[in-house]
Amino acid sequence: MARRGETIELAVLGLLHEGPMHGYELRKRLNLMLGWGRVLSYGSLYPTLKKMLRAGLIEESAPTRTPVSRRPRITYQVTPAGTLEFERLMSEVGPTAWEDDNFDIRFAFFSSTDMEIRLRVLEGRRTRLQERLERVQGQLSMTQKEVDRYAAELQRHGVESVEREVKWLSDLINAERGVAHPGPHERTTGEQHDDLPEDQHEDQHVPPAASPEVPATTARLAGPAAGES
Amino acid sequence: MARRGETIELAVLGLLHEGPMHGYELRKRLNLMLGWGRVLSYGSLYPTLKKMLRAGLIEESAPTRTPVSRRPRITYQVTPAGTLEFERLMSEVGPTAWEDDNFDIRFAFFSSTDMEIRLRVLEGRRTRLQERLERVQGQLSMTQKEVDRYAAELQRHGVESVEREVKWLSDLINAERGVAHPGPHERTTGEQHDDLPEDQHEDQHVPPAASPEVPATTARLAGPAAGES
DNA sequence: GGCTGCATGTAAGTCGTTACATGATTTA
DNA sequence: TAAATCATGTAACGACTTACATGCAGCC
Repeated sequence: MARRGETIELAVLGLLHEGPMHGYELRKRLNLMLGWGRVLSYGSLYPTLKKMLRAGLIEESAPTRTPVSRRPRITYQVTPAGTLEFERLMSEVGPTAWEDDNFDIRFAFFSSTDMEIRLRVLEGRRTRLQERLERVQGQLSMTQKEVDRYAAELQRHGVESVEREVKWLSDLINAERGVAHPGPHERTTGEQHDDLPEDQHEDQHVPPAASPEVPATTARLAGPAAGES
Repeated sequence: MARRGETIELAVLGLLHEGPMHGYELRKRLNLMLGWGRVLSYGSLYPTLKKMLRAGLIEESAPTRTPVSRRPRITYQVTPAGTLEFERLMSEVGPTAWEDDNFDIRFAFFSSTDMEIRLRVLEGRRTRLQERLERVQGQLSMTQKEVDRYAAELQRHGVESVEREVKWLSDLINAERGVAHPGPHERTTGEQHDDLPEDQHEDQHVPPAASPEVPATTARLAGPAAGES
């Protein structure tokens, strides 16, 4: 149960919550969303859509009357059952949630869960990465002798990347907790001050600007936990 | 031809060039080598070994007389044909060489090729990553409106990671070219000066120390292109 | 009148993992 | 003597990808 492959399902459900979409568009959005490496193929997406249709998680919506009648395309939307399933998947806090392949898509839809879940997933992933680091560094110190220059450089770069990822997660965790920064200033919550008078037309998503001492990620995602539906 | 799956084959051939090994050990070394995410399973390794044995790329070596007779374990070593195949694979400069899954293992054995190949692979990979960046950033600027905070942060982090990777590759390319640094000093090749009188017992691998202005990667891998067999 | 982009699908194949099965050897 | 680690394998399955097949629509 729930090994992988629910990844696509989750992604589809999440994307369809932003409005009805057809397969082709879904694929484009998906590739953009987690396009780092993998590019989802039609041979993978369409069967999944069929499966989800049969399972009653999604349904065909009225044949979207775009101005001119384009080629008949099948537009899908989520059913109540689909919404339920989405929420169930997003509430998972076990290892599946922070596995390499699952984490990204989960994170992308983080706005749909509450802070508690988010924290657990973020911390779970961080712990996982730290375990990896320790394991590799442990073995590294043992065999450190006869390593090739390039192999060593690859190793070093790998460690550095994971360390950076851990840092990123830590910043996110702090941001979730509302910890602006651990500095002396004691800024508990983000009150927006009106320098940087950027456009504030409809900013559901744009977090309030923060002072420059605050770590970048915190500055971007902090604020009074807005974003819940 | 040569899609993937030659990845394991290449890795095995490369590792066995450091001396005979049995499956179990091979797996450990492999997991350590490219253990960032994937952990190679036995169900994958052993059949590959059998296949390579049948293909004549490797052969069982004399049952390694370790002091006490352990459980009978099959130790493999490369055949001349295997060496040839290894060299052929390492000489590939096409896309297969810089694909996500292949690049790492290729890089780990870079010492076995000459600079020309290394440069082509490094540049190929860099170009590939830059294409990805451009594509994503292009699409990003188009749809930049209605993006969720978390989705946006994921995007940002992804871009940053890839940019960092590109930087890493650029440093490596410069190091290959013998470019110490683009500064005013005009240090063409690395002559080692005798401050830092560390142990120099058998340093096939340890590059000479360089001045602190030199980018880290360059400092680590530069030097008079030693390492070829 | 052909090419490119939109749009949907299917069949076959690849690559690898999980889970299972087995057994020796060292260590607590 | 039980557990962990070493060591080798196989069968079944999973999750994709590739390659193929089809067809409309707009542009040059």
